Amino acid sequence: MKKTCAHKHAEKKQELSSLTGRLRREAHKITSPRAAILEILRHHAHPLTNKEIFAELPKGECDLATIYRAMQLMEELGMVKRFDFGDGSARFKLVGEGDESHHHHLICTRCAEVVEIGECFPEEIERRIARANGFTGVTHRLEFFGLCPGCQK
Amino acid sequence: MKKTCAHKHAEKKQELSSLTGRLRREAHKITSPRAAILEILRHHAHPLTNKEIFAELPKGECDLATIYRAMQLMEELGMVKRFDFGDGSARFKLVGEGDESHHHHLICTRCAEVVEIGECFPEEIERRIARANGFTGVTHRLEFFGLCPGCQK
DNA sequence: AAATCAGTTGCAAACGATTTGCAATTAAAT
DNA sequence: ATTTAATTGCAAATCGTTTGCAACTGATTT
Repeated sequence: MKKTCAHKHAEKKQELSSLTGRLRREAHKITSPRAAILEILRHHAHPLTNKEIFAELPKGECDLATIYRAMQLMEELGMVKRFDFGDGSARFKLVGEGDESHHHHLICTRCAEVVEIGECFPEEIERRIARANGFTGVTHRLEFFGLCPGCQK
Repeated sequence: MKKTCAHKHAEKKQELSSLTGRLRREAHKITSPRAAILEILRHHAHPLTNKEIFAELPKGECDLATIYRAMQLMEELGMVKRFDFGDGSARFKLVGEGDESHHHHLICTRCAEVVEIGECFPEEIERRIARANGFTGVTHRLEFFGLCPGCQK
């Protein structure tokens, strides 16, 4: 199931200190559960579900509910980005300090492998659509689904 | 909340007979709950949640579970298309007999108004992405979100 | 029109993801 | 070391959706 797709990413793992700093900055505590969660997120390039995070955490390190609360908080602080692959559970990925990169994913419908798609097309079209319909603050959600090389029989 | 956005649709409401025919064709019964559900879908151009359908149904006409089952069946038969606007509940819309049109939506994040976007861009790009990553049977999900004219304060 | 049978339904219980109330803990400031 | 607001674990509660099952009903047959 789990597969590490070859990425040309610069793999710039964020310093833990930079992460905890962001929490501290907002008058939030750096608790052991949070540190553990950040440690896991730091080591994954692709979005993880709360359950997956929970599974990687040492035995009784932290409650599932705590993870849900942590992800919610960190999402508000802009530390993680939430993804919806349409399979019923949210996934989260760390967001770099200045890294506001907007990109999409190619997800294998069988093994759930995730490939990041660098580009983001709609950009210009999005503006046109917004204007044409009088909408403001328009954003979009775009994900691709298919069978990865390994899952094709 | 509910808003009827001016559409230039040809409003080709499908004949009930054509719909029930599709069910019958597959050895399925035209029950009163199903007829009622189809009647409601026939009158809505935009995807509805099962709860919304349930709400429009006369008092005790049909159980919520029955609607879930009906939508699941009709989705398999290709009679309805399922949409995921990311708000936690699925939405369904009737699909015309030959109508395989693939399109997207612009959804107001405040009042949930839905505007259909005729075009579908990624088409070509999708092929490129699939090839570039060795994926097959690639499809995509694209929805736009923003504030509709009426909800902008 | 009555009999027949597979497809359906209502209802309640089951589910999986996510949230929340609350008393007990704990990180961080004093 | 003290104080206090933030946080946690745990269990119960929500929500959308699914499912088991006995009773029911179209559609077909006789």
